[in-house]
Amino acid sequence: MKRIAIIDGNSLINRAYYAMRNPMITKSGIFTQGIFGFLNMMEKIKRDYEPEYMAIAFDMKAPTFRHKEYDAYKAGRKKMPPELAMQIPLLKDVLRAMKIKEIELEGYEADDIIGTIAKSAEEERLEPYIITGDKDELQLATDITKVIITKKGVSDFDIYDKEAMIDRYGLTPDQFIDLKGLMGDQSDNIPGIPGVGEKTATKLLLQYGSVENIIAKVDELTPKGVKEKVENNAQLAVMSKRLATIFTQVPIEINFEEFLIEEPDYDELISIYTKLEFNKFLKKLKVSRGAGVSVAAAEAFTDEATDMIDTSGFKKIRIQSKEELDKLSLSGEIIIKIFGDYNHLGRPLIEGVAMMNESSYYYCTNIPDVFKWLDTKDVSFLGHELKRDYYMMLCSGMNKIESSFDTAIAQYVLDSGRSNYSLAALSNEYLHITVEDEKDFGEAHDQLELFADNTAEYMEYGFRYCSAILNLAHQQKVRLAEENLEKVFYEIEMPLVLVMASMEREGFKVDKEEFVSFGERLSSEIDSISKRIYDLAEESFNINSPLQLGEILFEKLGLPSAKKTKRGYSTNAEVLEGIRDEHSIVPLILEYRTLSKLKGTYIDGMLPLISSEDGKIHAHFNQTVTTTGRISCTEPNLQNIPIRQELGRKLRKSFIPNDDSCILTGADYSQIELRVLAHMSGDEVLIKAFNDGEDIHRATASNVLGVPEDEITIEQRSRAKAVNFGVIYGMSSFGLSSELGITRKEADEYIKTYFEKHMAVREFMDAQKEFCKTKGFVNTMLGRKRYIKEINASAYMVRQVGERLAMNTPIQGSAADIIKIAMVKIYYALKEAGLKSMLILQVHDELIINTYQDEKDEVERLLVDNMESAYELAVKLKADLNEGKNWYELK
DNA sequence: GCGTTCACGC
DNA sequence: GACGTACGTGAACGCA
Repeated sequence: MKRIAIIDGNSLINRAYYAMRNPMITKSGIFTQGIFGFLNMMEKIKRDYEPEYMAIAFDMKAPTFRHKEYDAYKAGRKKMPPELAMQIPLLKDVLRAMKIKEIELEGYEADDIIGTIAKSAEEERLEPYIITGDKDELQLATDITKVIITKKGVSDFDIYDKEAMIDRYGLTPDQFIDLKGLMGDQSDNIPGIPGVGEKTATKLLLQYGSVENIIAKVDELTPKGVKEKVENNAQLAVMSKRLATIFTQVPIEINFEEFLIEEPDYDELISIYTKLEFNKFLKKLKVSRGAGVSVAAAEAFTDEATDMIDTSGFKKIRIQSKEELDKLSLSGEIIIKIFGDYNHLGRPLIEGVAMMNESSYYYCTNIPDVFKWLDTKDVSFLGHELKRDYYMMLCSGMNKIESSFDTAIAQYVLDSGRSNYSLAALSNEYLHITVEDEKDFGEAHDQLELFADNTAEYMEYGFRYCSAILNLAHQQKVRLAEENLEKVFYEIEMPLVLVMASMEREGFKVDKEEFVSFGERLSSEIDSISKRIYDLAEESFNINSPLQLGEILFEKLGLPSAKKTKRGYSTNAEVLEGIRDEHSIVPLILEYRTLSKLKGTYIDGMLPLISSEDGKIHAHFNQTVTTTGRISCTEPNLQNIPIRQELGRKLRKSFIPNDDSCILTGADYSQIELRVLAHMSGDEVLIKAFNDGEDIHRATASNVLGVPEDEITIEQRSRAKAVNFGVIYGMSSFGLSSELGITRKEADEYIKTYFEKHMAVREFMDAQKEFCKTKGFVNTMLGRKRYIKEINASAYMVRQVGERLAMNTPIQGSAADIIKIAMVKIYYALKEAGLKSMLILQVHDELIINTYQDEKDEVERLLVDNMESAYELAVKLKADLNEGKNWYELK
């Protein structure tokens, strides 16, 4: 018997949507997980049941005959979330490309259509398989028709025919309708008999067979309560049954020829899958290429294939000696991959260097030679995560490093929102090929064969790695141009890669003894505070556990609790400050928190990161982490060393210059984000205040309050400062009121006046939001892009977040652009001037240079000048200079 | 291993 | 009336 799969489209996409745990959203903001899950389910049905025919029925928005009969039908049903609703037209596009017939008819629900088709199919001697998530459709099961109900997840199904129904429920499919007539259905708002649930209904049906018979024999019914209920609501039961009955005579013309499964329109399907970023399905399409792809589609694949650079004819050469190297002539752009351990505690160990150009591939194992040789060549590097390669080159004494293209950085510029920039992921997405992650490859080959020679494997892997980079870069170059990202990429990010590597290589010297002794002082202080806390609590407990601490404070000691978290009482600093005077244990807890943070994160966390080789910390600087364009720093994070509190700030005394011949020079931008705001918004008041060299917070206070500047109080200035911060972050009155400890009304008033005095700022913010809403992204001054999918979310909260991001990102991101430009200029200025002083740290608006005393004047001038001239704004960019024998003194 | 809570920076 | 300042990193806990 030939099979026909009849799918309940709405029901299945609904199930699929909720079954997928994580939302899937394309870069352009299309929600796709419903479609994705649906297609997976459909694939599974095709695989498991091999139907020859397929039809998909959809509900229509219009009311059905059931609504006409019963006004409240399906009233109160939860609406489909808009993120899902907007996927249905896209799903239909996919189905059309697959040439799968979809059916819908005004006035009827999908299950009526399904019932009608199933019945007609049986008459045509086909075997219907109904696929749905809706148990109501079980009534359609017969000896021939199977009903498949999706369970949890996307791949788990239950299958029922008539017999299976009786086994499982003790009721025939027809009686299933009666069941609903009696017990009703909450989700469809079908009443049933009030007070009769599944248990009673089943019992009655087993005894009497049908609603009609139950009503006819109402006098026999026991117990009395049930009898009364049925008596009083007989009509309701009959109507409910009628509502629950699927109508199998829908006036549609059925031509089973149209339901035959055929070859899809591959071109169309490829284009839709690409748009939806369904790489998994794209790959599958490619696999099925041999199995009868249309001519046009075959051409599409050929196009893609020619898009890939054919590396099959490449010469692969292994280089082991200096003589072999000297015979090579290499110039221009070369692809490079250095296999090494990227060690930041000592000298990195390097396994081999893979290089590729237009025609050849080389793998070198004579390590010191190859770097010396490379340093003399006129080449620029194309690679993936070049910072790693550069770090190892710098450690190997190379001096002349020129960048051409980094595929990880390129992807970051194309989409700063993603979290995975591995070559494995990108090759998968762009090239539909698999390239092992370096880490996985290393683990497989280094650990298993610790003493074996695995050069051949590395050489082959290097070839695959370089080929992938070549092909990837080829495609990314086009996209960078299309999306106007070339300036940010080629002028800012690419030159910066070497600067980042250099800062890592240089490192920041620390006074380890001083560090350790500071740690010891903290330890003894922590011990004594702990004891006092335990005394006051009259028991010892884990102070580090918010759970245990909450119990002690708010239950045992009965202190007033302010806020709750998911697990229990909130014990954060804000809450504790609020009850500081309620009990002497509270200030001790706060003190304990401060000290143990310093000890744990900064002392103990940092000690193992000090290199025994040079006594320096070589932190990792990351160029592809933040969504706004900022740099981030790890292992350790030198961008969050304490400064605001004196005790923590003392840590900075342990960060020192390389040696006695050096000092530290630092400079930080003064109010760079507000200056950027002044420039981008063109707000004359802000611009004037900056150009007149005024104290910006005082000026804001004076302006907003209408009070002369010299009469502004400290309180008024600090409020204005908070407002200025708020503006940058996309302020809300709630945020401001809690920041300042004023009421929401007062905060509202303040914001209102602020925007009245700075109308250009308001217009700028509105323009950012509007732009983002239509385009899906915002830009920085230099054209950096950030996609913000939240901007059009249906949930208020999410959308609010989106709007704040749209307001903040252009400001924060432009400031990030500017300091990056400055870093590149400074790096090359130092180099060209032949100075030994080097950039060693960036903290968002601040740069630090390890400065040789005899270069001091030149470095200071060069640092400040390049920072201030990095980019021309409507206001002056101001950088404040500092110097000292340690980081603490840079203030 | 992973999410939560906390705390540090700009 | 909700929700309630951007961007990060890291430690410890406690559940699995």
